[in-house]
Amino acid sequence: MPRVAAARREQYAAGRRDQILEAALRVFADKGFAETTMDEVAADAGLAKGSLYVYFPTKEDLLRKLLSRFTLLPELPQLMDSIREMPPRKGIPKLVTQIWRRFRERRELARVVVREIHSNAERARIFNEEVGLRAYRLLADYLAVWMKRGDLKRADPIATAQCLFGMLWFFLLSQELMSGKETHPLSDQAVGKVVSQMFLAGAAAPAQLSARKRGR
Amino acid sequence: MPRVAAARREQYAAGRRDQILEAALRVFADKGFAETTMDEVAADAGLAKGSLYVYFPTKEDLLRKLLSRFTLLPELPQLMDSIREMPPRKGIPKLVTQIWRRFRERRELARVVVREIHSNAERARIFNEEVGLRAYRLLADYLAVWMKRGDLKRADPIATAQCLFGMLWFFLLSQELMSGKETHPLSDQAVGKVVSQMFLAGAAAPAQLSARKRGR
Amino acid sequence: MPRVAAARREQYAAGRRDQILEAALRVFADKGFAETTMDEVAADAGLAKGSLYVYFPTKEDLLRKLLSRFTLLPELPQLMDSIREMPPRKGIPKLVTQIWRRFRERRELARVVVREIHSNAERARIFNEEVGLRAYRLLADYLAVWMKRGDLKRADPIATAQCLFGMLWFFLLSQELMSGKETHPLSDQAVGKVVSQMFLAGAAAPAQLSARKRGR
Amino acid sequence: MPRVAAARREQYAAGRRDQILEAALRVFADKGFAETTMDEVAADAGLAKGSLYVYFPTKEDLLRKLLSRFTLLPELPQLMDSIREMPPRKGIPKLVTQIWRRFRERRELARVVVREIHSNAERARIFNEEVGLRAYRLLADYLAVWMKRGDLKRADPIATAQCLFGMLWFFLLSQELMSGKETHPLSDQAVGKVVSQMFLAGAAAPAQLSARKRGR
DNA sequence: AATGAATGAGTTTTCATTCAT
DNA sequence: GATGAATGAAAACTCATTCAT
Repeated sequence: MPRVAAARREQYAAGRRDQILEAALRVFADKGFAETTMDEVAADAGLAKGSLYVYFPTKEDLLRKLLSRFTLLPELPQLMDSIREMPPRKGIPKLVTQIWRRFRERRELARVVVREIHSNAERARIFNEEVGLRAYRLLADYLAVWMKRGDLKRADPIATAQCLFGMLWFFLLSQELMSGKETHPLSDQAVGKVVSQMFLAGAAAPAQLSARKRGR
Repeated sequence: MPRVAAARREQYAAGRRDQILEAALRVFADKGFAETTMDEVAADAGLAKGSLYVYFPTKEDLLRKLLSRFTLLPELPQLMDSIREMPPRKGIPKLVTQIWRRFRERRELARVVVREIHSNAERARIFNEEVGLRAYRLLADYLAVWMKRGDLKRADPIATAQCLFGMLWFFLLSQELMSGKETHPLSDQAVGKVVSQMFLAGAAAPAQLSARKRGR
Repeated sequence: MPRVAAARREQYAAGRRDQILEAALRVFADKGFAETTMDEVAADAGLAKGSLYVYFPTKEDLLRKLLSRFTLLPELPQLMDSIREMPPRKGIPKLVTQIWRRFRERRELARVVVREIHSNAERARIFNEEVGLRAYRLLADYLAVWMKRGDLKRADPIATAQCLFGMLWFFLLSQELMSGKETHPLSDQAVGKVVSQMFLAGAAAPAQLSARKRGR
Repeated sequence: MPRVAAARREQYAAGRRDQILEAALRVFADKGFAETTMDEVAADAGLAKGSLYVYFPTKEDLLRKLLSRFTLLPELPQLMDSIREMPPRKGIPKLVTQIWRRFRERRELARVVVREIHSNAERARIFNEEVGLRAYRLLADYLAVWMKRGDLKRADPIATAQCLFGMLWFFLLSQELMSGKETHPLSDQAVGKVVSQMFLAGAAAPAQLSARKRGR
């Protein structure tokens, strides 16, 4: 077999896989995994039902691939790089704003994640390790640096990072996925501000505060 | 029909309902609602499948009753009463410790809630209004009081409350429901401390800080 | 649970199982296992498709149970007992006649057996051990006795038994299952006679022949 | 079109057809016709699935061609010729040995034949007439000659022939296709001997026996 | 009230066949 | 001719719900 043809074929197959995964994301987000039939996925993807099975051996496999392919924050590494040299007082608000924007854009995926991850212990474990832990570590590395430099209180950096993600995740759940917008709407600015303030003032070293005070 | 007999019968029926709901909670937490069969619920409850239908007309109804019967924080009102007169510096750590203990005790219910709430937009809305909003308001009332008294920064009290719940909820998810205990274990004290500190320092009015400083 | 009720229920279930197995035998014999749908089995049994799955977990299991439940010669042990004391010259013709009658009565089962046994190595092994070998041994025991007594030539009794079954099985295949009746019909008497003669004269000890001769 | 090119093309196509038929024989023998997919045939043949359909319009057609192309005993006519002039006492053991060798060599085909022939009444009829009956007649002709010459008992020559094929066929089934080799193994010599003896002594004219006796 | 056998609509999965390249 | 992606009809299997006992 000529290598070129094989490569082209693989490229084509990858496109198909994406097409199916995107359709699956839409319909799973809408109705939930168990409540969605393969017919519906196929219809949304514009393919015949049988074609799904050419690319994914089972429905469960389709979900698994979906959860591992679409990451909630694929650009987190770059984001962290871009604020690496900023002190938290400037970096955290920027980070919070960016993460919040991405979370909102991907609320459909978030809906699938929040639902499916907890229906199966194995799925939850994989997600925690492959997605969660990585994100915590990226942020924790940044925090650890600024803890050393004295801009942040010394504390468990992973746990501190989880506080930040926790607040943002919770606002995503309540505002975007649970009709919180109707009962207590918050603008993007408001979310960014409340989270940044809560995190920053909390993590800021008292030394700095007094320093500023003294500086008056 | 003698009233006594009717009352006894109702008591008996209530017992049966509980028996079934508890079984449902166990198996739904383990495998998820859609992946669990009524046979499994019946087996766990020690009843015949048909008996479930004597007490709950449909499987969906069983879930609904489950979600409304078992509340994640039924004792929140009393909890708030007990700290009403404590300033945040003392009240918040106590509150955090208590909520965290309840969350952990009810992680099975949490697993069901987190999953099922998002599989249906209507359910999510109802949950947000009947459970979420009530909890936020209870805490927000407390926060508003102490904002007025100058112990806390003035800010949206609902959003501020959501920050606290957000952190606790996220630690519940990651530590208890997603094998976070294996990848980055945190003791109950550690969770309580990191959340209280983050919240308190973040929400504390600068005035108080300076006041305390001045007072020295 | 009262033991009586459980026993009665088991009896009832056994009846259902038989009902389904008999239907399966009919339709499998007619169209072959792979070509038959569970709908057809259900229709023939007068039950709903789902009911089949109450009693047999898979289609393959239904076939397996069918092959091991319906034996081609369940009465072979009694048959062998009934001729135990007859010398082969009298016993073999009787045996041949009886086996042939049973074979013909059960040609539907034979058709299923002959088809399905060879489509799967595991099935074939099980059948050989559970059905074939047992039958060979029963006949071989009888033959071994009369070999010792000098009425039959000394030879491998199992192989000798297989010769007898081989001839009868082949006549069953060709006469009953392959329209041999149209191309070269043989009466039951003719089959019995040719097989008995072939077997007897072949297995008869030369000593006996000469003895008979001498006796003239 | 030049005749040469057409001939070359046909030769090429014939090669392809063989390639596919041989692959089909292997996989059908292994898993049975219905349980085998065209993908598996293609993979075994080293071709793409679509290519099979260039040469065989349907899967069923592939089976038909397979059954008619590969005969179990294509060399039976020559074999009969070679023993024509031998008396049964010499000819039958030679014939038995030769048939047994061929049967064993083609046990894969036998496995397919034995299974597929019985899954359809029409197929069974055709096979009986085109393969079975021809074989019986070839042997029966030989037997009839030696019956006339007094070396064999007078009897239905077709039925007598079927006895011989029956025994050999049955040993093929049990030894080669049903793991009989594990439960009661027989050497080629043993099979040849037991079948020849059974047939010969059984078919030998008593007159000859007494003649031989007398002759001593 | 309690049971569990029976049901059948609904779902996943398979795979022979087609056809554009 | 050769390919293999796409198809969709058909089949196995599931399970919430019903109902006679």
